[in-house]
Amino acid sequence: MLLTRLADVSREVAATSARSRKTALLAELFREADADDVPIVIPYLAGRLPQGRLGVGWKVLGRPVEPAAAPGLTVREVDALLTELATVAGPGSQAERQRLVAELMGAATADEQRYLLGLLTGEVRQGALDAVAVEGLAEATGAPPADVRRAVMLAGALQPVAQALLTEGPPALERFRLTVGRPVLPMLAHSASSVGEAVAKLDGCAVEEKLDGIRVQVHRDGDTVRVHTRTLDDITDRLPEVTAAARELPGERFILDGEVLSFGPDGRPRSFQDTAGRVGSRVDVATAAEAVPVSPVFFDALAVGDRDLLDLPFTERHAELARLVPEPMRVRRTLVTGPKDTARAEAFLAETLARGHEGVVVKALDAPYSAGRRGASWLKVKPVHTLDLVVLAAEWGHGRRTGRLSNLHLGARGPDGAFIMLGKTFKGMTDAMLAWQTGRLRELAVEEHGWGVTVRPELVVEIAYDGLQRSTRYPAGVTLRFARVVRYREDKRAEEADTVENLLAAHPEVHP
DNA sequence: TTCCGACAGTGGGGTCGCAAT
DNA sequence: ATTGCGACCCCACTATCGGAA
Repeated sequence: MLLTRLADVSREVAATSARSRKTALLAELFREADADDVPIVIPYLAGRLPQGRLGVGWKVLGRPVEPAAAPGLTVREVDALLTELATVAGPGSQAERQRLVAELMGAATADEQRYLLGLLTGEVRQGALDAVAVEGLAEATGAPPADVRRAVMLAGALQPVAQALLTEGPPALERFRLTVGRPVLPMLAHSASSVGEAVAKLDGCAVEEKLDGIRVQVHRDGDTVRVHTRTLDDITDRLPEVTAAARELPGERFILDGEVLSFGPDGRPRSFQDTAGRVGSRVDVATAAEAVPVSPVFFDALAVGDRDLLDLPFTERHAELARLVPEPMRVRRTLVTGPKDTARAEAFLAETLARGHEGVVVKALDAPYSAGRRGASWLKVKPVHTLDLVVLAAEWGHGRRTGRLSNLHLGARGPDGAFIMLGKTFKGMTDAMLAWQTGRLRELAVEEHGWGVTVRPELVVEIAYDGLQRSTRYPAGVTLRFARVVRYREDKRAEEADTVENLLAAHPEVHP
């Protein structure tokens, strides 16, 4: 199959807003693909590369290459070149990557170059990724969409399911069952603004600690233990403590879901930054483990022995978990029967925060494990802080925000009245706010740059954030975690904005 | 007809590892 | 030794479509 065909379809998919039409376009192409092209075409149309990330970013891709006059590249040729690109390493590799990218781009037409650029940067912007590809696959093969979706969750990836379906038809879906040793996409949680709201929605729930670490799925089959992240990367080798802990448990075969984090000598959790740094260390794991030891804390069981627990209610899965995993290696929890029990749930949240944790997750007791979904039956509740900050600059947006000033640079008042930048945010704005702030910030602009504008520090904006963290990037030595816009405060003057001093006082546990 | 669940998009900061300087 | 880049952790929020109620 020719690359130009994919580029055309991608453009058409991007041009239509109807999801049903996107699905139909993908389905049509899936039907056309040869068996040999399927392993390439499927991920491409879902906006990803079969090789994963290739170590090329904007630095390499930014250099313009004269496009070919006529399309001729096949998807298999592209794939072969990208496979080569993925294996380049060692001294001189950057130049070699540059050369390979130039070779590829030089063989592509302008349209194909645009499409390749999207694939290589992971920004195809066609309004269709895995979920729409799954629908398209179902439509192309006549398999029930729900069955295809489930198979993808259990396989942890679209590609093997697509391959089996397109070559063997719907009966092939039978093969994709929960298997110890093969990671499945984890269930995710929605947010709720308060424990009361969460408890009212679920009616009969467990309230569990939300630990601020790295999500892990641990598979044990006899002596073999594998540890996977939320995106199913294998991090077993970085976490010897987790392997050891899994081997200690009184079960030969299981799949557990949990969080890995580090506790300090005082028994309190270390900051997310410390835990993440440890988990990210690959080279000298022994030294890293000595400085920052980690522990797994589990909250769900997906399989025990030969039993697949996914469709059981949480109550029953938890009973299995409790049989297998002793108390300190399980998250703390309390049971709540309904809205009248809210006070107890709130008390549990307060205790959890006092112990230094992030918040709680409220989980419906009757809900199955919805692998790969952001199920409505798990609701996380975290305390939210707010500040009134001053907009110092704004950056031009991309994609659907092109032409709008989007990413705001935020400052607090310093001791001498000057404004000190604390970070940026692009989150929380409606389209109306984007339009309004673009006009208002242009009025306040003192300097235009390629990336955006710097403005007179006059506009006050209320910002919500989850906490402070250390920063080497910003002058106060701290930055806001997950900052988002709540509303503009035109009733406030910049001189009334919050100060760095007050911010630091509000988070005494963070040392800049 | 209205409501709501699921998706895609828009990027944020930190940290690590690697290659280049 | 230091710097720049890319990958991959953590993540919030809005707009939109289309099926459910």
